[in-house]
Amino acid sequence: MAETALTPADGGSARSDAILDAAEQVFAGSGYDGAALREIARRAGVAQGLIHYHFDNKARLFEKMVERRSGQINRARADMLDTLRRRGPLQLEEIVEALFRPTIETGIELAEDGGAFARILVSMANSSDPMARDMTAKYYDPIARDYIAALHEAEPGLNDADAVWAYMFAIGVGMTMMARTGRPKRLSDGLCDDGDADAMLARIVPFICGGIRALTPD
Amino acid sequence: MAETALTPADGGSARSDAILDAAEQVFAGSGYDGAALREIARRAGVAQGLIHYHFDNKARLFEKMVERRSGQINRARADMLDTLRRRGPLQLEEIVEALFRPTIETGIELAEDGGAFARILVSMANSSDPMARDMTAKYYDPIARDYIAALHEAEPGLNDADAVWAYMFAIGVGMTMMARTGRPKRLSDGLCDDGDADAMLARIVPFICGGIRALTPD
DNA sequence: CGAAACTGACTGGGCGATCAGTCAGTTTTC
DNA sequence: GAAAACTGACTGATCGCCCAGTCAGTTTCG
Repeated sequence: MAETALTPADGGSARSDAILDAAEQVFAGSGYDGAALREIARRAGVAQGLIHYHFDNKARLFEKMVERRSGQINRARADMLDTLRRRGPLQLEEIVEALFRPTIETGIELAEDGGAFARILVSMANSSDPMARDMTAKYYDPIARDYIAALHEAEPGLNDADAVWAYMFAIGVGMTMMARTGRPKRLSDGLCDDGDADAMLARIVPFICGGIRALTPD
Repeated sequence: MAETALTPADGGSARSDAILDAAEQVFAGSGYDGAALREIARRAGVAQGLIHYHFDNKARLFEKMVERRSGQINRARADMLDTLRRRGPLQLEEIVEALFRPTIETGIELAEDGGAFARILVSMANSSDPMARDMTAKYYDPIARDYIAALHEAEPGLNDADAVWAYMFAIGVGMTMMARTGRPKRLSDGLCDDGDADAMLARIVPFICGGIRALTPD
C-alpha cells in the first residue's frame, strides 16, 4: 500500500494505528499535559471525535500507545535474554546490551520517528506522578525483575539490594542516550553526538558494567 | 518574625519569595504545563495578579525560580571543587560526591520540601524542549564544564569525548536519586529506599567511579 | 438493511493574562 | 507641619482562548 491518506475502507485498526503513531509524536514533543488531542487528530488526518470513539479519553489513548510499543520492546528484551541464557552462562556486557538495544531499535522502521517513544519513556521513568508510576509498574516492572535476576546470575557476588540499585543506575545511564537533548554535543564542542545510538551504546555498556563490578565485592 | 501570613508591609521581596517557594512545589508536582498559576497563588497566599506583577508571565516565573536555586546549588558546587583542588590532587570519588551533595542538600532547610527542586531539575535535564534546553545551557552548562575538567585532572587517561560522556552518564545516574519515583522500593520489595539520599549516594559514588575507570585505558 | 466507523459543530470549564481600582507609605509643595 | 502629589504593592473581577469531551447526524461496509 502506498503512502496515501487512510480511509475507513482500510478498516478501523489502520486508522487506530495512525492515531497511535501521531500520539507518539505529539506526546513526545509536548509532554502529556502539553499535548492537544486536536493536534494528534490533525497529524493522523482524522476528526478529533474519532480519537474518543476509539480510545475514550486522553489518558486511555496514552496508555494504549505505551502498551503497544512497550509490548514490542519488552517481548524483544525477553527474547534476547532467553537466547543469551540458552547460549551459556550470562555475561554482564551481553545483558546490558540486551537491556537497551530493543528500545533504541523499535520505531526506527518508521520514517523520521526520531526516537519519539524513547523520549516518552524517559519522561515516564523520571516522573513521580501517579499515572506515570502506575504505567511504569504495569508495563516495565515485570521485565525489570527479569533483568535484575539476570544481573544476579552474571554477578553472583552482588547482593539483592545492590542488584536493584545496579538496575536503576543502568536505566538512569540509558536515559542519557534516549533523551536526545543535544547536551553532549554542546558540552564537547561537537565531539559527542547523542543522536548516534550505536556510538553511545559502545560507551554506555562498559560504563555500566564497570559500575556494577565496582558494587560487587570480590 | 513568627510564621504569620505575609502582608504588603513586609516588602515586595518577602512575598516574591513566597511565590517562588510555592512555584517550586507546584511545578515539581505537576510539571510546567500541568501547573496552574492559580494554584501557585493560592499556596503562596496571594492574589493571582501579583504573580504577573512580579514575574510578568509563567515562563519568566519558572526561570526566576530555577535561577534562584541553581545559583545556590552551583555556588556550593564550585566552592567544593575549589576546596578539593586546594587540598591536593583531585580524587574521582571526591569529585562525584561534590557533584551531587549540594543538589540533594539545598532546600532541605525548608520544612517538608521533599526535594521539589531536584525533581524539577530531573525533568529539565531529560527534556528536549527548547525552554528546558536553553535553561540547562544557561544555568548548568558552565558548572558542567568545570566538573568535566575536574574529571580530566583526576583521570588523565580519559580522552576529551569520554570525559563528557562520563559526566553525562554520572548525571544520568544521579537522576535516579533525585527523581524519587519509589520504584527501587517496589522492585526490591522494600529493601531499597530512594528517599534516603545518603544511602543512595553511598552506592552511586562507587558505581560512577567504577564506570569512569572502565572508560579509562590503563 | 443494520452495524460499525466516522464527522464536525458544539459545550462547559480551566487556563494565562489583563486591568481598573485600592491602599499604605513616601516625597513634594507651600 | 499639614495638605497634595506621587509611588509601588497588591487585589479581584473579567476577558478571550484553548482544552477535553459530547453528540446528533452522515458515510461506509458486510
